[in-house]
This record gives sequence, C-alpha cells and structure tokens, in this order.
Amino acid sequence: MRHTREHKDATRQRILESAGRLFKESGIDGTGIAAIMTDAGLTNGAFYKHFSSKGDLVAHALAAQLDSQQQAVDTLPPGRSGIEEFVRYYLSTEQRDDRAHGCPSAALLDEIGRCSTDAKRSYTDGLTTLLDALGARLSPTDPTAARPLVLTAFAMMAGAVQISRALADPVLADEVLRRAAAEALNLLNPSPK
Amino acid sequence: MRHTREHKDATRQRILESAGRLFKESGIDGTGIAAIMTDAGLTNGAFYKHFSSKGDLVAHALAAQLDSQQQAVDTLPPGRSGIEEFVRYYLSTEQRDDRAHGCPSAALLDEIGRCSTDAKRSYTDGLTTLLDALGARLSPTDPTAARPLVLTAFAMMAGAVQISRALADPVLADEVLRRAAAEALNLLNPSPK
DNA sequence: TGTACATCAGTGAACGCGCGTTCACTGATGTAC
DNA sequence: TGTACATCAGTGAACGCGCGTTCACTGATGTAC
Repeated sequence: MRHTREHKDATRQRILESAGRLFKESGIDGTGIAAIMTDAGLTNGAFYKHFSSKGDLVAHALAAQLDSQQQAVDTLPPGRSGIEEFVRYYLSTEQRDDRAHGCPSAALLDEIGRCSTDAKRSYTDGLTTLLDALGARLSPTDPTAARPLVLTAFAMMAGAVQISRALADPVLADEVLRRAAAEALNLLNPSPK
Repeated sequence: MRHTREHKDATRQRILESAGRLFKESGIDGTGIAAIMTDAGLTNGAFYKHFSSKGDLVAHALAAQLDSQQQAVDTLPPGRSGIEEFVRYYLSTEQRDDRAHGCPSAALLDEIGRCSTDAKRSYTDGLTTLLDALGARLSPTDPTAARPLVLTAFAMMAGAVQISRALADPVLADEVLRRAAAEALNLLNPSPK
C-alpha cells in the first residue's frame, strides 16, 4: 500500500482537506503545519514529502476548497431554484456558525489578499469557475452576461457572512443575514419590479 | 513631560495608530507587539504599561479605527453627494491598494470574526455608529429606516474590495470595483428606476 | 524657593513556547534477477 | 516462484527564530516638606 500512487494521492488529499478545514476555522496564519498533519493522522515530518512549503499548501488547499464548493453548486437543482437554494444556504445561520465546512471566501478573503501570487492565482481561477457556474444558471444562453450581477451578489453575500460573524450582538448578526438574503434574491431576480 | 497624563495619552494614541495601520497591512496574527512598538518609536517592554494583553490592544485598536473612519465620513459633504463620494472612494483602486490607510472592515473582517468577544463588541459598536452616520444622510428624518439598505450596500462594498485584493488578475480586479460601485450607487438610490 | 523622595513611563534582556523547516532514520513496498 | 535490493512515505527529534509576556532596572518628573 505504502508506495502505491493511489496511496500517496489519497494521503495528499487528506492533508488538503485537513488544511482547508483548519484554515477556515482558525485562519491561515493561525494554523500550523503540525496541527494540519495531526488532523490528517500523520506527523509533521511527512509534510514535505507532499508540499514544498506552507505557501505551496495554501495555494493547493484554496484550489481544493473552491473546487469542492463548485461541485456542491453543480449538484443543486437546475436553474433559478438552485440559485435561490444557494443564496438561502449561504446566508443561513448554519453556514455562518460552521466556518470549518462553510465558504472559503467568507472565511479567508482578507487573508488571501495578503498571500503569495500563487495562492491568489489559485483563488482567482477557482472563483471565476464558481461564478461562471452560477452565471450559467441565471442566463443559460449567455453565461458571461450574468457576470456583473453574480459578482456583486456574491461580494455582498460573503461580506454579509463575515460581518455577521464579527458582530457581538446575535440579534443584529441574524438580521444582517436576513437583510442580505432578501437583497441578494432581489438582485439576482432577472425582472426587477 | 514623562509623567504627565497628556504624555501617556499621546503615547497610547501613537501605539493605537501604529497597531491599526500594521494590523490592516499584515493582519492581526501577522503583526507582533515588537513591530508595533518599534513603529510607535518605543521598545516592547513599554507595551504592558498601556495595554494588558495583545487582545486588549486589538479591541481598542479596532474601536479607534472604526472611530476615525466615522470621523472621515462626518467631514464629507452633507446628504447624498457625501454618500456618493464615500462609495467612489471606498471602491477606488487607491483605497484597495493602500490597505494600511484603508477601511478596517475590508482589511480585517474575517479575522475579527475569530477574535475575542471584547474585540467583537468594539467592532459591533463602531460599525453600528458608522452605518447610522451613513443612514442619517440617506434619510435624515428617519435614520433607522435606511439601515437595511446601508447594511447590505456596505457588506457588498467590503466584500468587493476584499475580492479585488484577492484576485491575481489586475483587469478582473479592477472590474470588480467598477461593478460594485455601479451596483452600490444603484442600491443606495432612494427612487429605484 | 530649594531639597528629598516617590512615582512610573520606558528600557532591554530574558522566559517558555510554537512556528516552519530539516534530517537521519525506519520499514513496508515495488522491482529486477 | 523466490530472493536481494532500491525506493520512498512516514517518523520523530532537532534547528533557528519570532512570538507574547515578564521583570529588574533607569531616570526624568511631580509632589511633599
């Protein structure tokens, strides 16, 4: 088992998943290699058999996070109802209160802004793909037409989740989510009334 | 000079300003006490004559940052034109590219979400005051009526700046700011067409 | 007003600790004969 | 098929370093007499 390609790939995947989860929970700066490797059921020495540095891991973990988020979007019901479900789940108290399994953008955006170009490139690719997948649902005939709308709606949703997490007042925090959901659904409605 | 109340207050203020600037530039986890104290022209030992811990500093630095942002808002031209100026500056490439002097929310939001209750309380108070000041410009007769709109617009703006900073593609990054500005101005327009 | 003392903002070295990274080693596996 | 060897994923201790925090000390200042 130990020297099989599949075995190594599986281990690498496990490290990526642990890293993604812990990064989202405690931040990139707030998560050490040792903690990630322990979470993945290994010791820290093995880390450099899989990644050349922490920065290298960050770039790949971000790509993996964005990719799995996009895959989740692909399993939503087709068309508009899928979009609505996405918005409602994204701005739910469950997603807000479970950083580890929530949106990587909402959890890490301002730290990504301070990362290496490699990490930013991973994020750029992943986000573009994700927004295109959402755009394709809004206007199937011309996916890029929906770009501006999807982009601003997503920015608002990510910002709202972050603000909701940063507020000490739980009533206000919940209100932020509700207001943002209403506004996002309104924004993404093709025929504004 | 040394044992005057004014002297100590001035020093404390200097530490708060250095901390705010460095936190926004490199993150809270990414900025050490020693760096802050050096920036303020002191040595690290003096830190604990002013704050009980780094967490204590974070709470006060956040309050100071939000306060100075709100003071900047107060100096804008009155009414709607002030709002427009705020939106345009907030979503300018200058603000995006100068984290150290930019918006604390855009620079630190997801790290604040992981901070102590004290820090969150500081942020909650500061943000509430800031949004009320903006709301008062939108509807002077009933400031709280504008709350939902100001809240969602601000979430979108903060999210957009963060996304713009996190993208490796400068063309796309600039586009995000432009789209967000257009949408924010549209949102904050009291008579939607 | 002049002197003696107490205060305390600021110094700079030191503390234990966890960080990212390196390295000599292990031992189960795939490969060559 | 059976044996000898090379590979390399994973171990666990160690590296220098910077972190947040502590502490004995300094010396300019405010205060008491």
